[in-house]
Amino acid sequence: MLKNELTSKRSTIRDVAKAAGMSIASVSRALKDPSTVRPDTRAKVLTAANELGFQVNRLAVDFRTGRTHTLMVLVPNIANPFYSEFFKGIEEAARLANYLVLIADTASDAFREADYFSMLTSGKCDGLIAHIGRFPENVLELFAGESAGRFPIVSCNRDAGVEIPTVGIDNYGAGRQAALHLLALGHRRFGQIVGPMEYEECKAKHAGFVDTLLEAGISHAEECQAPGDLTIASGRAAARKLFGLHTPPSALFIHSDEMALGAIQELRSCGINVPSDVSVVSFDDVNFASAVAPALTTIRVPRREWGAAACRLLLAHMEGKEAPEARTLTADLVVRESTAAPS
Amino acid sequence: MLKNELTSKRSTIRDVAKAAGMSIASVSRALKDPSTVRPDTRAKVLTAANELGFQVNRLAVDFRTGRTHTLMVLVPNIANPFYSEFFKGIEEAARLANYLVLIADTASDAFREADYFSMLTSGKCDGLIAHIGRFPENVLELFAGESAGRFPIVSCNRDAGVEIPTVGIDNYGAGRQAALHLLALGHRRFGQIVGPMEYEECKAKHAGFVDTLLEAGISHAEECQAPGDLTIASGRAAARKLFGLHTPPSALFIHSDEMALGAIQELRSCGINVPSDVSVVSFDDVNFASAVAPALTTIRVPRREWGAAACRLLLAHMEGKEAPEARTLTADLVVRESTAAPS
DNA sequence: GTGAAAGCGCTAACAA
DNA sequence: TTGTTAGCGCTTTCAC
Repeated sequence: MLKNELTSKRSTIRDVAKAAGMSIASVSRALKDPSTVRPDTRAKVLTAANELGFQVNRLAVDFRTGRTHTLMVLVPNIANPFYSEFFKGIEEAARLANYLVLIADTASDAFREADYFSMLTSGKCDGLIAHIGRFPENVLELFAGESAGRFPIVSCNRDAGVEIPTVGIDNYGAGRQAALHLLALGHRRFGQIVGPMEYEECKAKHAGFVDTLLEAGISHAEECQAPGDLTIASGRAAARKLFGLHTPPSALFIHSDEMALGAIQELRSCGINVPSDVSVVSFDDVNFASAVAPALTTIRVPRREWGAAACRLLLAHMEGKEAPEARTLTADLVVRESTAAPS
Repeated sequence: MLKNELTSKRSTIRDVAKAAGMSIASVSRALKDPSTVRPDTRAKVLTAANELGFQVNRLAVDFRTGRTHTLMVLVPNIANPFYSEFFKGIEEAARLANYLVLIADTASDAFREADYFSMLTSGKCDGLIAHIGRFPENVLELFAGESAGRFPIVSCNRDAGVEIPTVGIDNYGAGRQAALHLLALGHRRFGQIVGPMEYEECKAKHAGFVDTLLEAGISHAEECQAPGDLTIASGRAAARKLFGLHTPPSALFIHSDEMALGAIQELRSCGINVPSDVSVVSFDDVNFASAVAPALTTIRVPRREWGAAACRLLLAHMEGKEAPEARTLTADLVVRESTAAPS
C-alpha cells in the first residue's frame, strides 16, 4: 500500500472551484491562461488554490492534451564522459522551447532500449533523441515506412538503411585528418584501436583513416587493428595485443579518448613512452583530454553543438517544419602532446 | 500492418475490441493480465491489436492508475564522471522492482531544480532521488510538515535541518583517512582544495581532515585552503593560488579527482612534481583515477552501491516499509602513486 | 467572462 | 470468463 494513499488525497481543481465559489472551468482558465478571466476571479482562484495546497496533476493534463512537453535522450552508456556536454547542448535548446529533457541509459541492452523507446510510442514523451550505436531491429520496424513520421525522433548516428532524421559527425573526414597528421609527422607503421565496428560511426572513422593511408601508398594490415568498446579497460587490452606484434606500430589512431588513456597507461607500464616511442591520436576531446599527461592529440567533437543541433532538428520535426540547418558537423584535430615525429 | 495509422489517429482498445468482437474490458485484461482470459480470447485480442498496430497509451494508463513506474534522479551536473556508476547502481535496483529511471541535469539552476522537482509533486514520476548539493528553499518548504510523507524522495547528501530520508557517505571519516595517510607519510605542511562549502558533504570532508591534523598538533591555516567547484579547471586555478604562497604545502587533500587532475597538471607546468615534490590525496575514484599518471591516491566512494542503496530506500519508502539497510556508507582510501614521503 | 457538460483512453468494480 | 459502466483530473467546446 502506498503512503500517499494512506494520507489525505490531494486536492483537485474541483476542490479549488468549490472553495473559490466558481466553476472548474474558471479555475482551469485562471491557472493556465490568466488573461482570459477577470482579475478578481483570478485572485479568488489563486487564493483558494494556495490555501488548499493545490498542485495541478500533470499526468491528467498531459493525458488530456496529449502532450508532455518532455523530450528523451537515449544513450548506451552514461559512463562515457563524452555525453556530458552533449546533454548540456540538448538541455539548452530544449529549454528555449520550454521542454524538459530526461536521460535514459540503455546499457546497450535490447530490453531496456525497447522499454525506453516505448516511452515515445506510448506517449510518455513528445520526442526522442537517440545517441545509440545501432538501432535494434524491432525499433527499426516501428519507425519504418509510413509510421516514420508519427514519432518524432532524431538519431545521432547514421545507420545503414534507416530513414531517421540524423545529425551526425563527419567521421570519415576526421579519420582522414588523423591519418594526414600522423603521415605528415613522418610515421609509416600504423595501428588502430577501433570502437565497435557494427556502428557506422566507427566504420567511418576507420575507413577515413585507412583510405588516407592507402592513398599515401601504405597498407593497413588487419593485424595492426585491435577492437575495443570505448572504455579505458578495453584500451589497455587492445594496446597489449598490438604491442605483442613483432613489428609494433609507431603511431596509433584510437577511436576514443577513454581507450587512449587506457592504451597509454598500458604502454607506459611496458616502458613504451608516448609520444617519443609511439604517437597517439584519439577521438572526442572529453574534459580530461587536455589535462592528462601527455595531453591528448585528439579529434575535437563539437559535442555541445551536436546536442543542440539534434534538439533543434527534433523540435522542428515536432512542429512539422523543415530541417533548420546542416546535419553533418565537422570534427577537427587538436594537436597536443601525444603525437611527435617517429624516433 | 501499420497502415491505418497514417490516415487516422492511433487506435485505442475500443478499436481493438470492435475488431476482435469483444468488450474493451477483455482487451484490457488480455493485454495486461493474460491469465485472466481464455487462451482463444487472448489470441483474438492479440491478433486484432497487431493488425491495428495498437500501442497502449501509457499516458492514459498512468493517469488512470495514478502510477508511472518511473523514478527520477536529479544531479547538478551530469558532466561529473562521478555519476556514471551511481546511475548504474540505481538502474539495477530499479529494474529489479520494474521501474524505469530517468535522469535530469539541473545545472545547479534553481528554476530547473524546481521544474524537475515538480515532476514528482505533479505525479509525473513515482519517486525521486536527489543527488544535489543543497535543497532549494522552495523545495524544502514543499517537503516540510505534513506533506513530507506524501512524496517519496531520497537524498544523497545530508542537509542541515532537512527531514528527508538520506543515504550518505561518511565524509568525515574519509577526510580523516586522508589526513592519517598523509601524516603517516611524514607530511607536516598541508593544503586543501575544497568543494563548495555550502554543501554538507564538503564541510564534512573538510572537518574530518582538519580535525585529524589538529589532533596531531598541526593547525590548518585558512590560507592553505582554496575553493573549487569540483571541475578540472577549478582544480588548476586552486593549485595556482596555493602555490603562490611563500611556504607552499607538501601535501594536498583535494575534494574530487577532477580537481586533482587539474591541480596536478598545473603543478607539472610549474615544474612541481607529484608525488616527489607534493603528495595528493583526492576523492571519488572515478574511472580515470587509476589510469592517469601518476595514478591517483584517492578515497574510493562506493558509487554503484550508493546508487543501489538510495534506490532501495526509495522503493521501500514508496511501499511504506521500514528502511531496509544502513544509510551511511563508508569510503576508503586507495593508495596509488600520487602520494609519497616528503622530500 | 463564466458555467455546464462532454469526453481523452484506460482500469476496476460489479454484474451476469 | 466476460461485459457494462463509472469515473481518474483535466481541457475545451458551446451556450449563456
